[in-house]
Amino acid sequence: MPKAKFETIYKDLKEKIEKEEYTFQDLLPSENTLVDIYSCSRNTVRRAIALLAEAGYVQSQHGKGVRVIYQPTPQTAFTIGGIESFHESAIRNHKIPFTKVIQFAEIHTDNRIAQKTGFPLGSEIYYIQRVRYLDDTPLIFDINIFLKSEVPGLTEEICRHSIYDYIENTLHMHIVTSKRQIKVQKSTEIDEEYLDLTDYHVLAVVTSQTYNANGVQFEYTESRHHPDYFCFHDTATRKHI
Amino acid sequence: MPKAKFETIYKDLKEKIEKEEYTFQDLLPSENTLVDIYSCSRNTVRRAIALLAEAGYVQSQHGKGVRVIYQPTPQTAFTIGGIESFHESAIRNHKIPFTKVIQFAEIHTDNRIAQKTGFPLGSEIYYIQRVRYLDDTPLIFDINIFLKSEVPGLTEEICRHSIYDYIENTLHMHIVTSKRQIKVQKSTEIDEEYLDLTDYHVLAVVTSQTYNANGVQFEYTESRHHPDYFCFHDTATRKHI
DNA sequence: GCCGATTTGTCCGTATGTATC
DNA sequence: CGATACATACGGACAAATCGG
Repeated sequence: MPKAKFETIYKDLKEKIEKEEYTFQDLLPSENTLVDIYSCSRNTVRRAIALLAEAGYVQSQHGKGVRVIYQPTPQTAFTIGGIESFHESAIRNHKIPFTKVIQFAEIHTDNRIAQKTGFPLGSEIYYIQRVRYLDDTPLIFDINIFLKSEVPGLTEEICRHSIYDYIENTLHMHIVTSKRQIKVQKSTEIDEEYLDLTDYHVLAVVTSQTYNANGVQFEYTESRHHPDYFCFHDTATRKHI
Repeated sequence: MPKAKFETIYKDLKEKIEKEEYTFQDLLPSENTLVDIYSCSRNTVRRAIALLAEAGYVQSQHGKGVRVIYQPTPQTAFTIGGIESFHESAIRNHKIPFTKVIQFAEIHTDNRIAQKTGFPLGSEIYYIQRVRYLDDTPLIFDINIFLKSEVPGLTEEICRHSIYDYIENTLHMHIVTSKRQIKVQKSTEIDEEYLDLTDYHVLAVVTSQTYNANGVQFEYTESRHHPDYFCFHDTATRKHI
């Protein structure tokens, strides 16, 4: 729910672009015109435009205007991008998600896990393994490690549904920053057991470290994706600094 | 070269964080203190902080301060992220780049290419295939397609070095936005011929569509990465809109 | 639990610079 | 050249979160 004015304007313009009210290669109304439309200051309009640019919807051109560079994508594969839970992605892609919990353990970090996750040695953690299905096809083998001190009260039942939903709506913790890495790795026995990899023997592996609003890293996750259904997308802007 | 004040402040703070003058989990000086340090307005400080947050260096906390969440990474693999040319990445990773041009052709888009690239049917294009080496190891098979109208005068010689360098420093074109997609694909014969894939039969494929300052898509690129040396990283921030 | 100081978040109005047409 | 458009920067106001006394 946007309450800030600039978020409302962002959302409104974004919808207009998606509905092709402003279409590809059009110029948006000038900033001063938008000031009149939304009765706000130019700064506020500019914040909204900055968000649109970051999301790859528009591009500002000095002296000319703000050009729309959004083109509707042919919703095919299951795409990821941004910080999004599996459930959220599934809904956005119009698919039915299902989660099977393979392991749910409460343990302490040993040397290997501390190294890998960046959590202090000996921290209390939840160690979770899950298989994610979309329309009955196993897509992802997920390994989630949560700091128990930051995410208390996690249960196997919650893991069957959405952990992010629990974190945000029950614990009221704000997820802010996520650092991600994408690699290609050879499959392990456990990958082969749960994902139907056929003649592939590799996976796309997304590891992420997520920080909450207190700047504490509370999560380390390794998402091991079936190569056929892995599609990551993002929009980058060139910084001249 | 930063000339804008907020870019200078950004760069300065970034360097201080990288040199661990401000270290992980520290709070930066308050915005009002930074206003005094850099003798500028609070808005300007806040823009610099916004850039740092976007780059995953800091995270603001309402009522508390701005927390440093940067941790030095062990420069191991060849990492990509942001909009960066192969040459720039190589230098950042302290490696020696080498490029072999396999094909350099001036053709028109046919149906298949028009579909794939998003260029109009019949456009004049440069079609380029290159193999990228790092310290004598072939890492990437690159297919670049450039709109001739936007990138005139491209030669095989330029392709052996840096096309981006030519675009930005000779043509003075500004690269702004890039939309990327990462997938895993089975290798083709030509991949096997030029990359030493051993027992892998897949690659990490990064396709990107790049727009210049006029909002015109001038490039379509398919970078086919050897799985062992592929590492993509980024920092995402959760939007609550 | 309240209050006040500090800190970040949002928003406004204005001035000036610079690119495009 | 002037009009229009975006870019940068300043200063001020108030809101909201945090923390210490």
